[in-house]
Amino acid sequence: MPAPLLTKDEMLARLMDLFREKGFDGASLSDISESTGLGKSSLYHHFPNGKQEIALGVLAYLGSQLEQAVFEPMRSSDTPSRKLNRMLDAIDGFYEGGRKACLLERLCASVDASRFRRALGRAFETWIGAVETLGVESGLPRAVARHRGEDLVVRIEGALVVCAGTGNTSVFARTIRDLRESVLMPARSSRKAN
Amino acid sequence: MPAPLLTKDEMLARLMDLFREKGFDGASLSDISESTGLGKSSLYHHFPNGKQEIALGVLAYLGSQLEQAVFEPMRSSDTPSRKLNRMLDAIDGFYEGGRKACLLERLCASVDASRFRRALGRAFETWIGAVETLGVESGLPRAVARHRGEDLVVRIEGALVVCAGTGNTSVFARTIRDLRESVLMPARSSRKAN
DNA sequence: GTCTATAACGGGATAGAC
DNA sequence: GTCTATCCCGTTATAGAC
Repeated sequence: MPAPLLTKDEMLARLMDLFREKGFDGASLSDISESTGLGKSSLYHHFPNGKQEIALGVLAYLGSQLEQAVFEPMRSSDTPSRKLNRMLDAIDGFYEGGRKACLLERLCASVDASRFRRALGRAFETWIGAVETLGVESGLPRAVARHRGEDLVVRIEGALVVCAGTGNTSVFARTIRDLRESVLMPARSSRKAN
Repeated sequence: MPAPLLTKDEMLARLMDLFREKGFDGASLSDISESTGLGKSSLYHHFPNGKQEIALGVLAYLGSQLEQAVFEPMRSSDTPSRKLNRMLDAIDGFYEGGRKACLLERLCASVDASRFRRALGRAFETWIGAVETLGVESGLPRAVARHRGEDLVVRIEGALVVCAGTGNTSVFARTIRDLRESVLMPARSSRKAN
């Protein structure tokens, strides 16, 4: 077995870039072939179920990357506030300040996202759950922490959409800045918990 | 000129539904033909530049619909707070509580959104601007009002993405509820204006 | 204005040699 | 495991009759 030109992880990294840039439907097998340097038949050797399996592989790769770059650091003994800032730094870097799209969002928007629904649901849930845990650690009631997690993901995804639509990345930058202050802010005591 | 089966507006309304459901790439000319009841050649009679022109037509139609359903009411003499609530009611209805997608977002995610960039930028700007005006009316500094407008759009778009990805519309409902309270909230006096 | 028919192309996927 | 060659299908778009 001679050393392949690209390791599996290198392949998946390139494919993730491709899908983030062009989306699932927009990335043709020819694009995939070109970006990996593999012929179409070789692709079907690695991914017998074709394009869909490739996307699922990329999604799993994203999961493993996030695990080590984002979720694992969340389990350190650092303060919640510092960990939140580290997560937001990682997010800012991953999306390059709003210039690169979210793989999850691109797959949500594919022709039939139903094929990815299960994996997408799990990915969003993991992300939201990580923030929720952080909130609970910092003393928020679980229900409030949960909402803060949903809100963080909502605002990141929304900022990416707006930046893509307007070409103005300042919205993303400001959203990140706001989140640094608002996510772990103490819950309001008055009114219904929120 | 006998009465056509569908008026232009009825056609565009159906096409908007189609694009919102399937996206630009996912909606084939066959889909378009079926949803309008027109043969492909007839479509090219109405839209000589094909699918792209159809999408631009739908985008313009969306603009006119929003103008009368959302932006025009914003110019009434009602209180800003009531007008905000009316806008959010309209948004909630338009997206059916998070179950239907945003046309703008679907077009942003199309294979090359560059063809729609100009129209999309204008659409987002109009929406943000309407909220900004509302904020100024209610006494917020313009810069803050601007940010509130961006934030409203960001959170709506993000909530739609998360709902589509998780199948859980409660996130959308809660986002709407939060926005009712937060968009026109007085600016914090301490720190840099925000 | 709308139709039927078809062109021209690119898509995903496969066969089989090496 | 990778390649070349090919298949089949759906796509956008057009031609020309009515």
